[in-house]
Amino acid sequence: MSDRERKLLLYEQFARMGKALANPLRLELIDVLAQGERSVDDLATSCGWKLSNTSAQLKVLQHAGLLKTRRSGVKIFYRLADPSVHDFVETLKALATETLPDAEKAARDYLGDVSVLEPVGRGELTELIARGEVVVVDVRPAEEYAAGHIAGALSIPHDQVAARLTELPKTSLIVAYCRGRFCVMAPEAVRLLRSAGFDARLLVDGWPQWHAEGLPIAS
Amino acid sequence: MSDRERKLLLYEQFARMGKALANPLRLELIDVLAQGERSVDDLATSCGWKLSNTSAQLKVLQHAGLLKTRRSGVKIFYRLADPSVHDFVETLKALATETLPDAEKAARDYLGDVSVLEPVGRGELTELIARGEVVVVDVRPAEEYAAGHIAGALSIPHDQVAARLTELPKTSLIVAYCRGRFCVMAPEAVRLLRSAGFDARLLVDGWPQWHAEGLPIAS
DNA sequence: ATAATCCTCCAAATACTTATGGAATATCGT
DNA sequence: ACGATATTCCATAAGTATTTGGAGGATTAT
Repeated sequence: MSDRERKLLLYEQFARMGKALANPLRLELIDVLAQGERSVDDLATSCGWKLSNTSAQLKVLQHAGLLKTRRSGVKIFYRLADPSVHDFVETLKALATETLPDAEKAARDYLGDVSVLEPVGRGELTELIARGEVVVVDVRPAEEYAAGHIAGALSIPHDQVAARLTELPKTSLIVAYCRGRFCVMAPEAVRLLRSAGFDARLLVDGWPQWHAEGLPIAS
Repeated sequence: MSDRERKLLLYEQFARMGKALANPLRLELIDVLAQGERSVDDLATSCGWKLSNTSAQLKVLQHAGLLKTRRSGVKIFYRLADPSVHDFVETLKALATETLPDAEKAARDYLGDVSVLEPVGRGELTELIARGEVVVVDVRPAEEYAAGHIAGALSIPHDQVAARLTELPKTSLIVAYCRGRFCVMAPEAVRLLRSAGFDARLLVDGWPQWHAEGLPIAS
């Protein structure tokens, strides 16, 4: 085999990794799996896609080395092969919003203006927690909270925030978090809380980054 | 428009970035452009692809926001929109070789065992240059050397190394570099020099990383 | 064994991507 | 304006990806 053929083979392998990331469902699956392992129909339901398609796309990601599986009885749980997979996809999303005006616009249309929600850094939140000056709210679905969350956080899934306002204090700062920078759950929750008269702010990024930095967690 | 539709639109934009990286020619073009700007048929010749296809793939990268162009007379020069594009593609290639056994094998088949070539770090090379204890050789094509190279490096394109051995000292250490971690030019040159009795080593990574770190350069 | 549950595989329809040669377009120097 | 050079656009053919419904496999509980 010639050098030129070997070079093409290598670049075809690199392109396989690009192909794995070239589909919206697959990127969404990675985002959900960054919250913790999930079974196939759980993922299909959570993302709103047909089971057979979800299974097929999970296989694509698995064959690209990005996911691993574990069988437990009749269910198969998929998880990220490594935390670096999530980091890489975050970089992809950040690069897309920086270089593609259409992506930047789609992010703005979906998330709204996040800067007015006064995002709190992870260091700042750690201090606020230490001083007992904050109530932290995890607005992700209950399964994701159960799989792991910020130590001391309260679970109020985003679709229940409006109905459970009485559980939250009007006198203290509330910080809400969700899946990450491109997740709409916490921004929506903060807006709702603010319009109901609470002092609410957003956590910068979400659970995966908090977890990756080795900050205090619970499950 | 519903939240769900907006979410899909956003993830479709993210997937566009993945699609841009889902083709071997496009990844190779990014590697070459990381060495400096190039015209279209220069790129087509250098990568060994048809002009019309090269032009089409450059357009795909441009529409993904990864490349910019500059017209100079009758020629159009493409360049990376930002150095972060190269960093990102390096991360993609590293992730592929770490997670995909086929990619790891393809890299080994193409590059051989690089660790026996005693790769020199950038800090170490800077010191060796300061002490005048090294001859640095740039084995990339002449155009890439002309567009920018490590300060003081000699240009000996990889296909001329065998014919120009007399220009190199047997008494001093020689360090060769090329396009980067997955480029075969410098490893091949170092092997050739070693088998001819020279004391040769490889530079870790290549020109783009040296340049990105703000180390001494010339052009 | 049998049924229930969960997941994967398969076939088929549709849509998209890649690569090619050749025609069209843009710029420059005369 | 004209020819030379460099690039893009277009039509087309072949290949690949996406999505679906339903059949087929594993595993568990009865």
